Amino acid sequence: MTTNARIYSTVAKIPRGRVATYGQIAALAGIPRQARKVGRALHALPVESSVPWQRVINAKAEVSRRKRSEAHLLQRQLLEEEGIVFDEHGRVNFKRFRWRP
DNA sequence: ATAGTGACTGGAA
DNA sequence: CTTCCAGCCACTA
Repeated sequence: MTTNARIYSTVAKIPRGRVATYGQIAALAGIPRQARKVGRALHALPVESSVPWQRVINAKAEVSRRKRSEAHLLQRQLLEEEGIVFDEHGRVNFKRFRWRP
């Protein structure tokens, strides 16, 4: 089992309508303090993948902005479509939407 | 091989 | 609230 495979299977467990952070996924996947690796793994995901990559956001409870793409806009749209609410600062209320395995 | 960078984070200042 | 930094490491030029 590769590290990325574990990351993907962990992300796949996030239920619809809930979110998790990069650091949280890293810890659950057995690679604490390697949040960046989670970001890279998701970035490398093929578009047709069934992994719910949109449910992973940063520790500030906001959708991370990309340097060379507008994918974060799609991410936010997908999350809103499954019921996630963003406040006026573009943040999610962890009390209500954070996934607690 | 070296240096800069980035879907990151928790703690310190 | 903001900035800085160490930890972390694959990828790119």
